[in-house]
Amino acid sequence: MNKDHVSNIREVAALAGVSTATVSRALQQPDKVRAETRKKVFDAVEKINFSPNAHARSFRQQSNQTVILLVRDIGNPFYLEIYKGVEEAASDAGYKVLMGDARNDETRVANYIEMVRQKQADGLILMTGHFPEEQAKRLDLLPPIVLASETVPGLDLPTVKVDNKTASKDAVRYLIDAGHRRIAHLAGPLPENLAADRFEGYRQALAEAGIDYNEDLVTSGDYSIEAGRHAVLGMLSKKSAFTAIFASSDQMAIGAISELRSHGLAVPDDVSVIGFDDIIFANAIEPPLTTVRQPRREMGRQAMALMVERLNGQKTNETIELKTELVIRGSVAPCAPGRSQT
Amino acid sequence: MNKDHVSNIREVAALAGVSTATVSRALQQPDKVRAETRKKVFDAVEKINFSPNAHARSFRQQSNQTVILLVRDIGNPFYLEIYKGVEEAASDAGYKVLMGDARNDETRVANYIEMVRQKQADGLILMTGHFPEEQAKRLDLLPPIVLASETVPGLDLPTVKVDNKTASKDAVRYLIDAGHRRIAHLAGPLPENLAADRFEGYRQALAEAGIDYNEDLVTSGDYSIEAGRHAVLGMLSKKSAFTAIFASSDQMAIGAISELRSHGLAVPDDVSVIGFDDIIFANAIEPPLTTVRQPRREMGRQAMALMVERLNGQKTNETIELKTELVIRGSVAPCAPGRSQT
DNA sequence: CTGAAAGCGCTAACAA
DNA sequence: TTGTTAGCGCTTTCAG
Repeated sequence: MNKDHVSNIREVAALAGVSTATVSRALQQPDKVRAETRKKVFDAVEKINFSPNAHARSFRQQSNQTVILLVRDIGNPFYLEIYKGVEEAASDAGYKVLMGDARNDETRVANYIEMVRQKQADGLILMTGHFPEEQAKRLDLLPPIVLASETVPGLDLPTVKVDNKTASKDAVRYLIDAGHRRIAHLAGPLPENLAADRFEGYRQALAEAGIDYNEDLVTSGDYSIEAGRHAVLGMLSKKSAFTAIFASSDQMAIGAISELRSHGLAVPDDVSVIGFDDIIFANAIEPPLTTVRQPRREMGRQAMALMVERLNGQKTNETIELKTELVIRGSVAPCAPGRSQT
Repeated sequence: MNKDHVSNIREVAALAGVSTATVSRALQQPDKVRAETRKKVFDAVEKINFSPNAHARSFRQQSNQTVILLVRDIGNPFYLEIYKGVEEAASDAGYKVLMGDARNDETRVANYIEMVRQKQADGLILMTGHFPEEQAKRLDLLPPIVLASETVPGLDLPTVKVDNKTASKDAVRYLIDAGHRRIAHLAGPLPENLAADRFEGYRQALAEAGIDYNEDLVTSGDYSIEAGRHAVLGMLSKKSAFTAIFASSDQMAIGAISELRSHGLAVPDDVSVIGFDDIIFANAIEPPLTTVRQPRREMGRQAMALMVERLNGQKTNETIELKTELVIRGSVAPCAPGRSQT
């Protein structure tokens, strides 16, 4: 046997003394073949170490049973649990999952869309806040797309998300109830929908409590640790006074805490902090982070479930809204009335 | 135009008044076609919104320009930077990267190998400590495989790694130099090579300092935060005395610190801790973690570089060894001689 | 239950 | 420079 030689279905057929059609059937729908014949085929397969060529298969079926999970930034552990959920549901439905990294870069998103357009994958689960406008116009030419966590203006697609505005409002109200009035917000990349919703929740909570909105206390960032650091540094150097921070990602919260600390400010004694997501590190740091938990595994599972519906030809444009939960840990302390330190 | 209709190369050819071969050429090697012809083709492509069918293409070429990065546990942020490095190099070489999660599960590894065997991907970058024995015997039937970070006994393949034994020895010696004698080790999943090398470094450092090895101070885990917690809990409940911990992953170190803290033990005042990897959180927690930095981005890039060589038919079995660096931060404190607390 | 044969869309010889 | 043509390996009718 030639070293570079790869066996194909014809060799199996020849060896088993049957037709290629029978080999194919024996492999794909074993019950459609007589037991005896099946055995002959399996023996031949075994003997020459045959495994069907996936390219040919995909080509023939015009499907490779693969779905792409495109995330904003693969460096954010937030997505890992999502991936696991997607992968579980996908695996159950006979699909594989490929994870792509948009790196906060619109042209990279466009590249992935193009991949999907060329049918490199059967579907796309999108977790970026972007979608190239040009391609958005011809959605009908694209394979199924499902949105998870994020939404895109003007893109009417099946979606799994949480009620960001309410979650955010509840978190800020918790801070207010603890006596805080000067509450900073580390927002996501405005004006994206996701960031805007959380920002809106923040503003509403303030408004309802009769607290004036102060734009110096809001910084937009890309959800990374670095963005959290940078936001705090900015506020500190502008001497903006605040006693609490509501961050729209745990990573930003963690970056913020780290930066505060390096300026001699303690959490929660000097500044209280609330994050968003409840990534695994949130509960492992000091102080354990009070944060808005998103049901990420479930979000992934549901997104893939919607995808499977789409893949099976159903055309619902359902939006599933999952519950969040404010997880109280140790990063928020009461604020004495009248206190005002940076 | 039918809604479900997908255009193909023949329609483009017809519209442009050329042959399908010319269309293919115009798209793949534009300079092999006269400018005028090219324009006709592009116009036609534009008009019917044609994009070549990737399945057909892969089938014809028996390649889909995709490489799988199979990791032990996608939940560990360690792999994210690796992915980025791989992705960069892959992108330069015209490849895409798919990330798979072995979930510490050998049968899942086997499934991925089977995918690769069926040529779902052109190559596999393996970051698990496992390789199914059966499939290891027929390596010649598999597409190119490159090992990164981890090695597998009996698998002689191109590899990118660090010198784990030395790195580990240096870290432990740093602890010894700080006065520690009762040093615990949170090992990886023994007896895997990676875990064993780091364990061996730990033992050697102890031996050279004349410190007796105490097996109660060694716990094997899967590199996760949970494993770190669990290891500390185990030692504490067995009343094993130790003043320092050398963990073989930052996640385990972070889990350990968290668990220590919940038992009223402070880091580094009561227990010093060193991690391994230098994930992004290592520098964001309190205290900032002293750890062995692995050049992860570079590791990913080099792994993909080796992969490209393989893909291009070169058959080197090179092992590249990258440098680590002990990053001194705040999680190690001197240990007074004679002190002995848990 | 099995075989013959067509053909998925594209690319690469080869010929012109 | 362009066209003709022959498949790549598999699945799936359709006959038998």
